[in-house]
Amino acid sequence: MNPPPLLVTCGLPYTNGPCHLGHLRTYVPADAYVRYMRRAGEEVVFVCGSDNHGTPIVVSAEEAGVSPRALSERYHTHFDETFKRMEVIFDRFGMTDDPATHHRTKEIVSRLTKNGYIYKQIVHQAYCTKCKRFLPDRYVEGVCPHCGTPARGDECDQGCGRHLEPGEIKDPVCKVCGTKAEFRDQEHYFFKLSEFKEFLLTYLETLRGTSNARNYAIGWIKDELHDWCITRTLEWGVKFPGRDDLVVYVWVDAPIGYIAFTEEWAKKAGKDWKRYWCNENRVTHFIGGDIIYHHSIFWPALLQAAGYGVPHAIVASGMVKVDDHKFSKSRGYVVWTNDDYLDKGLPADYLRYYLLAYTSHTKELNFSWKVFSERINNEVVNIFGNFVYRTLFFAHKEFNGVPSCPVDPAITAEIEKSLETVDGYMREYEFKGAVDAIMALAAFGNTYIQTQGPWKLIKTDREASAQVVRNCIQIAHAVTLLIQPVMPAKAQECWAMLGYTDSVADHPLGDATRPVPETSINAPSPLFAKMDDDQVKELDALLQKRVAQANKKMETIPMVTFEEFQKLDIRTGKVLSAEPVPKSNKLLKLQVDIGGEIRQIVAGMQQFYKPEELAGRDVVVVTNLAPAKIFGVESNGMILAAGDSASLLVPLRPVEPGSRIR
RNA sequence: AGCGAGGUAGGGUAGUCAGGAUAUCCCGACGGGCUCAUAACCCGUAGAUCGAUGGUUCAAAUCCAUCCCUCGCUACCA
Repeated sequence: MNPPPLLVTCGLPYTNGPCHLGHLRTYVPADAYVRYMRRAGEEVVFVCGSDNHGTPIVVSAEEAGVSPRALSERYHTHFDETFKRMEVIFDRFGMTDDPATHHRTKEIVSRLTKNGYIYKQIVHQAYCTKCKRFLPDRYVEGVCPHCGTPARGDECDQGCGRHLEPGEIKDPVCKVCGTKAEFRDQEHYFFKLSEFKEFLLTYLETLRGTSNARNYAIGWIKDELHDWCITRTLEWGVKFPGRDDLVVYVWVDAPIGYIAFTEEWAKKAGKDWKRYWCNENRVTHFIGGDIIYHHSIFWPALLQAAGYGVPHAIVASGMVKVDDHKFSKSRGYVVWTNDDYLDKGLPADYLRYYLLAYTSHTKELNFSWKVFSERINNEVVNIFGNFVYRTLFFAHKEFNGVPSCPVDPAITAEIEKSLETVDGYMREYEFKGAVDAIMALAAFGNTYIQTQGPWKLIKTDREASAQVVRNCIQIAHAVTLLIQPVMPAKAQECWAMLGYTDSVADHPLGDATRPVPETSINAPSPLFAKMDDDQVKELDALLQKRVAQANKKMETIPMVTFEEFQKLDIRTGKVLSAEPVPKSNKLLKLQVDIGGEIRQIVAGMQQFYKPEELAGRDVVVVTNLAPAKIFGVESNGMILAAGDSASLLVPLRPVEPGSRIR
């Protein structure tokens, strides 16, 4: 029996911002993989779509003054067009807000309910009376119920790292307006994820793809697995079946989008989508390393619970850094696909090559214009481009085409060896290894033509010279076929220069060893343009300018009104005692007299002051700062200090503790 | 804090599971040769306390222990 067909998906871009280099780190390798597997004879379907739901989109849409749907459509079109410009070609690029995803999500959730994996529970959910809405996930901040450190709505991000279910967080505050939120009882639905521990452990052992996806998930599951609340109180999203007031959590309908997009494609193509998703399958998810949890834990459990087939492979890419800085839109360390790259007239193929050849797929990629241009010029232009050009130039000049003689078996063997090497790497998702092997074949060609010197041979032995040229053309032909998944447009150009009139994409990789027909060859033109230093400087300057502007913007703190300033109660205080907070290396616990009242305040100044030198000092304290638990210790105020070394602000002349600062 | 992934010349890597002698290869830098070509290729040079410390061993990048740093989970996110 034939293996099931390959279905490849990419993590869904979220429709609240434009496409950047980080996205491409996942999409370009996925596209190259799909192109390669197709040419290796596999039946492959490649689907993706935009992720439209969730609170961040609602908030962004409000800010932009449009509906969430309109905002989603705007970015959806943007991604669709940008991917096409980058030659990332999906069979279907859908939207999770389209009917197919709504329909499939409801069907799956109903199945989960029917199969007994969903239960109802009342949760106390944070509600902002000012914004008049429930505050999901990242829109609420407060204190972790487990360890007492400040935490976000869905996760104790600074403390114990535990996932928090809605309603668990203590002392919630609305992140949008800063108002103290109140808890309101709300009925929610939970998915029994905890029941899938054993299943997942067995499943993950056989999961294919990159090891980071597997190891990360296994480590997580061995620890503990909580049930997941899969509903949110929101208008925008897929309605939970039978409840008009609840939508499903975006991480439910987003991956279900993969199925829905397959359905949409299948309907149009007259195929059966069930072949791809039910029973044995070869679903391969290309994702960014930041969403491994959802894809290798939550998603397989959900599919299993609903009676679908589970994913065959998860390929998780490493993150992107820019100029050795963490990727950050707000700090300016970002490369926008359109504005910074394509609109500057740079070929998509260069960036595709760079992304695939830079480093192993799972490792961090550090982008810089300098390295980018270096690698393009030295590898793509000088090694590959030059080899093809010098070969065809000479063939045209001296033989007016492909010389008529058989290809040397040693050359065919060398090509076969490359085919095998590349194939091994591609099937292990080692794209760098594959690209290196292709370039090694081009380098072999250069060495071969150099050592044989057909330009010398032709003076004494025309036949021998013809043989060398014949062999070189065969190598160029093989390299072109192999590089096509990486650089589709350039490969096609090169293909035409070799005298072909059809599409290189229609040729199986095995054709690499098939002799090139003895056609005439036109005068070749250089395939690639080098990136010159001025251009590189200009591109780099643009990036540096953006970083500088972002820094400036971050330094600019908005004005406050006098009334807002008046809200702060700043007083002098006298430190009565100080002691280190256990287990912390920076924190001191202080007892401060602020005039008739002793306050406990935690301050991060252990590395600057010894506890005994603080006792008895006059200090300046913000007394009406909201209380917080830091390392499990309650802190009721803030000691004011200046600069990185925490130089304490002190009254110049003696004052009574509790004197108001104005 | 925890859990994952990492740390090998300026950049990128191989080697680590199965310990073995001058630590691999590619790019870059420098010098020379050659020249059909947008130049490649050849020869040579410099550049690495293999994250740190301790241990096991005749022998450690590799095994063990402890620690440090970076990244992810953890605004903005693939």
